[in-house]
Amino acid sequence: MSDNGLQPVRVRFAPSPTGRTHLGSGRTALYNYLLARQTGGQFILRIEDTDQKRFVPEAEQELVDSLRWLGVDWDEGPDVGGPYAPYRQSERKEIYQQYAQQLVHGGQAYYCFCTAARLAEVRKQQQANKEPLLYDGTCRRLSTAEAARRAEAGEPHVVRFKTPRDGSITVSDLLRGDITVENRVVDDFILVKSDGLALYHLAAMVDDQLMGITHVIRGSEWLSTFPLHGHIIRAFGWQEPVFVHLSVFLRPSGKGKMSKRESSQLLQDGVSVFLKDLRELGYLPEGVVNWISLMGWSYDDRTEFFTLPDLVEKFSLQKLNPSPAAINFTKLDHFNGLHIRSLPVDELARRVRPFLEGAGYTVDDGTLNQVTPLIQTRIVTLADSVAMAGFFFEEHVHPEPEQLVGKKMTPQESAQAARRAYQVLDGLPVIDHETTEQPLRDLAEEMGLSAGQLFGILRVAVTGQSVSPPLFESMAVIGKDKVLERIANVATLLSSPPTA
RNA sequence: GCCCCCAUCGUCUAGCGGCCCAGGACGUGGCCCUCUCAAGGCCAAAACAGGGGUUCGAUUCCCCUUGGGGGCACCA
Repeated sequence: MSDNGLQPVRVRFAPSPTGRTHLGSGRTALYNYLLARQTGGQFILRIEDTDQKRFVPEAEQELVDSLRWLGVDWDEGPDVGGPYAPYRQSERKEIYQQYAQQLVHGGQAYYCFCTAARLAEVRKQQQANKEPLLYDGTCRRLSTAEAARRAEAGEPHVVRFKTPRDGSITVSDLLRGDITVENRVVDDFILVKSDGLALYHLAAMVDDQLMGITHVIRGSEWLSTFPLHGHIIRAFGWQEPVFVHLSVFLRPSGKGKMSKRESSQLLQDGVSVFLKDLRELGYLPEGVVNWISLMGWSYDDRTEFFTLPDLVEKFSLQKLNPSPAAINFTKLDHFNGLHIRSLPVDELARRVRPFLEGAGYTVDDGTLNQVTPLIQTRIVTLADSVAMAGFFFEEHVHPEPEQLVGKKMTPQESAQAARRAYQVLDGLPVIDHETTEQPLRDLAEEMGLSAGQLFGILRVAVTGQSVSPPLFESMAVIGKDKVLERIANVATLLSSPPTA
């Protein structure tokens, strides 16, 4: 197979705007994008909005925003136009009708006048008899003349594909090889609904053909209707694109697919399968891209850190894995941390800023630039910066008195330690790591305390929290005046013990 | 009920007949470093679903069973 690149491909991502943009969509779009960029081909975004009943107005915007956020952009699409416009299927109704007519005239499709009620009845019967649930072929037996007359008379009808009764069809998936299915289990599927709009099966095949798509990379939920698609393409006598069906994502336990309900409940645990949520949770697009790229694809037996440009270079259809993959959010945290640490400090500062501001802090550049390197190895998401470093932007901190008590120390001893530390620091011209650490270590030793005991008290006093960036660097950022003020406060806080 | 797909550590995976008493990563446990928390370094435990074949030789090829997933809509 020479699909790995040399020939420029034309690929597409064709979602339906019926809901939120999911990880699976992100991955499908990503792989398509990677192949297009790698080969110097084109990536097309096509909106499959042929079902007005399930249409969600905001869905397309969320999709576009989410994909762009990931760094995936397209050469042709509803918002950017292109030579094969329109790229919204609802605007291509006539095109599909024309092709449906072609099949009807060629005897490869027929009008069906059966009502939904009758079809439901037939299905019920089949279910009871434990038969395959297929259309019973009533209208297939109509003469073309009669069918035409009834349609002419305005009788509501759909267009069905006339699947061959005998034999079988073999379609080929790049990852799975040939898939052969008996024609008798392939339904006379509806191509055009009674409202005149095409169904996915016809619309997608027509558009892929018209838009010159060379590789169809889509979710494996299409595998079961793949034979039908093969029939449609062959009925038209078209050249078949290469088909690649991606594995599905399973819930973290690996048992089954995630339900809608589970998906929305995830957010309570600080994770989500929706791209937009991940962004708001403080995940980096780099982290998410790296993570999803490796769900169903691999490069070799050791490399796992990839940026988008890396992936453009290294992605390969041949290394795709057809088995289902469980979503592993702890691995997302790992990749996100990796990418946070690999970001230049100023870039990280730029990205952290909105999260700090979103938490209500007024963020000045000077402080932010000093703080960012201190938290870079300590945060997993950008949102973690709030808990880790919010106090830097606070005028006053409010430590819990009991936290100010050093390990294995009494409140009185702790207050005394703070008083002594105050004296030491007050005598220093500047407070930074170099000038501060040794004098305080000496103080600890003099008082018979471990460095950890003394530093722990000071950490809580100065930062207001027991987990913080390194003490001396933090004090340097906060500045001598505020540091002294906060340490002076220790005695006050400890002299009025909390009601025990 | 019918059709299709999938099957290596808990999870993501490498492996395309001998290099594998199976390699990497996440997570987990331990140690080191250390002012907290991280980051970083080192070490450890942890898998070829089961049964038949094919072969001198199967994780790798074939079949069956089992398990998992998808579909059987005037949804995509």
